[in-house]
Amino acid sequence: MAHVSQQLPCDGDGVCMRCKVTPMEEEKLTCKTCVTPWHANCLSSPPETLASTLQWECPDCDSPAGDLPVASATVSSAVDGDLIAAIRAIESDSSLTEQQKAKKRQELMSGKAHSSEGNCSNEKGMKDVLAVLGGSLNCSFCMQLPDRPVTTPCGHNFCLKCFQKWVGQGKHSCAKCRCTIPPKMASQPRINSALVIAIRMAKMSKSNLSEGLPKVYQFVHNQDRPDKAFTTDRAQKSGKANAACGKIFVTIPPDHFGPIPAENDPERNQGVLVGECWEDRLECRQWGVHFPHVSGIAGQSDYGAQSVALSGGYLDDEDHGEWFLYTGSGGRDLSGNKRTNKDQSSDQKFEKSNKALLVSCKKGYPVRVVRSHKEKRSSYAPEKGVRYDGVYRIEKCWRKVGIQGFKVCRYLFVRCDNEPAPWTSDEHGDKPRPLPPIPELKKATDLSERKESPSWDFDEEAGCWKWKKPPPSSKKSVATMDAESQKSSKKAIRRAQTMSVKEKLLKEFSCLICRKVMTLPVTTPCAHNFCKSCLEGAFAGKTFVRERNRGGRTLRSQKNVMNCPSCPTDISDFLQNPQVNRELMDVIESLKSKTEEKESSEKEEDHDLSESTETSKEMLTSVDDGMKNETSMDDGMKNETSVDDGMKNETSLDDGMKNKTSSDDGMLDDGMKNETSLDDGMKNETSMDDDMKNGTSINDNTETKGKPTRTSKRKKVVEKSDSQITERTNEVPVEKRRKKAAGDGQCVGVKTRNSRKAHGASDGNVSPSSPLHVQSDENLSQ
DNA sequence: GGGCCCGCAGGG
DNA sequence: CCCTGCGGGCCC
Repeated sequence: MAHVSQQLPCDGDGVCMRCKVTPMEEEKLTCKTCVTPWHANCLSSPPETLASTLQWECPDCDSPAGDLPVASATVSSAVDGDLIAAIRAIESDSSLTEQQKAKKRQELMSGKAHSSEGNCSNEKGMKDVLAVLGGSLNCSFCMQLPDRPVTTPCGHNFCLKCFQKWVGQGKHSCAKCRCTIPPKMASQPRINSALVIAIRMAKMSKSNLSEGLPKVYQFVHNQDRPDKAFTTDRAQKSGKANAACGKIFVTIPPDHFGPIPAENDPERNQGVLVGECWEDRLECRQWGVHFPHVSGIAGQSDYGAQSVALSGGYLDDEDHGEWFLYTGSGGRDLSGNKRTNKDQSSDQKFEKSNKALLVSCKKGYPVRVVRSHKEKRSSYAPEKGVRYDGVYRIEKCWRKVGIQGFKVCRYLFVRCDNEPAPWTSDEHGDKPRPLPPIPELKKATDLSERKESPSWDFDEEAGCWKWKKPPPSSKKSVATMDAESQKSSKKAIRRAQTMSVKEKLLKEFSCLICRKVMTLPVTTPCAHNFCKSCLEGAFAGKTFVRERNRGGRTLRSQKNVMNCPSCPTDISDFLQNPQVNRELMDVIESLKSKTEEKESSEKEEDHDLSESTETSKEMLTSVDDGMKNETSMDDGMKNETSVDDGMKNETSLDDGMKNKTSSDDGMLDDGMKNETSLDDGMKNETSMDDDMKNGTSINDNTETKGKPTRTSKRKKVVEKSDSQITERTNEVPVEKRRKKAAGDGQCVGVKTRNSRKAHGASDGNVSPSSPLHVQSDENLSQ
């Protein structure tokens, strides 16, 4: 794409990219929006007055569609402009090591530069963190700490929304350095979750010093989970494909509404926290978050729906994080022994599960939401597994003609949880927000909204969401465990949880290759963080292109595919010139040094980490708190505190904190600030894609030969021993199971109790070579 | 990556 | 009892 205007800013070294000279300070103009310096003499229409200089917007930002959220603080932009120059000076000082540079940058940021921004606390360490965060990490568009941070391959961090808006205006270069943004990153930006946590930690250290457990610790990883056992021999043969459910670890009935509180979590006493992840739906089920195994909706038509899963099963779904549009179930032809089928072939109606959702809408019940990695079109979906994202309310239900041409039930879900969503760097939960505009409502039929006051609502006084009316009384009983299995699952869980919180924290900032805290972190376009050296090492010796010769003839060289060490994305382009995410690096350095400080002072006092004192005001106190919480599970008192602390957190934040947050809450933005234009733009784009896809695949008619008969069968329950349960937790060998599995493999063909017509035959050709599939440990780096 | 199977759990 | 279902493993 040729630049029509030939207007170019200064590059990273301050050299004008147009005339190639380094302009004097007074010849430089800093864009109020993207903070990029420009050479005034090379502008086709430079500002005429001094006042307009202060408010100057560069040609890139000053586009007709330019409705970027612009910070009101132009002064601080100017300050940052100087800062950037100073930082560049440090960067270009070759006499310094990277560590020294980081330190210098920190000093710079915590020094005079920010004294104009009101008085932060005088406590030195904290100031460092904040200065680093507030200074270098700010999103260049809105000048705030990035909410839902995304990272460009050139190592610059922005809010997802600001980034999308920028891209939506047709910009394909980084707003900070003008490096090209790869198309995939532009169309499918991914949240940089390490940064989410970094920002939250730093905010926590500022506003929440003496309060309890920061929410940051709620990120529990898969490997912390105990494994489940299979209940049937058949299930064992095919791994989890046909597994029976494992134990339910929480003591809620299957028709429990709302979050799962600590009192129903006898194992950990912390309840299910937002951001918890599981390997798959079965595991998610074990923690009571979403019970159905396959179905996306958990609910009863005359009672309400308790939870939904967003897994990309329906094309009409639209995910905006704090709100989303969900599609009902049904209208599909599941004959032929299918469990799912992407093709819609009849209209959906408000019955069964769809009606259950309708009830939850009318009553204003909280509905738990899990997102699955299978939802590929959403920026908010987890990368792998299933994640609990908190509770939402269904504000409206209607029907519309779906993408596939048949009527679908539609639901507007809006988040209403007391804990922050996993993708936001906000450290507090939701506030009531205005409903987003839904263009498709114009064509909606059967619209229903809530008439009565909602059962689950925001309590202004308490500053949190709570039951305003008693939750519907359960019609079901709690799954109970016998004493023996309770004991064993407890054991398994405890073992899984002995990882200290500090380890967990470090893990958040750890390189996905060396597993140590990153040095020189780089962020791939697919949002994975590595040490620069590790990443480069992983591809050492590989060339970007493959030369091909055949019989003396030189063929066209081929590009080598280089997959991200953490996911299948081809990152060969990124690897050509991976840029250190300096902003993230600064944060890590800062957190690290504080951890070390704290540690050494701790050693002098007391070695027992579980006996932390509550007095220290440093953020590392909270590390200890967390650790206590996690490791001393069997103390009598333990963590009723965690809930209280959580609450305290919320309220104190509300009190203490700023008005900024209320004005830039996601949805307010959508509703008030024309953010919709972008959203709609994006929406249209994707739905157009869908239309196109649809056009080519819709008549993929599946033959519906005979009526499929699926006779239900008695299940065979096999007692599983405890050893079997523990076996899979980690390093334990698996040879025993192989044997058993192999034995089962033989009778596969015989076992067809279903009178499935077309499929009996295929059962026979199960390959004898592979009857045993042994579950691999999820956690080894792939 | 797509298609095909099919155990299982829950609703009605 | 029958039907449904935003899974998961395997084969190609």
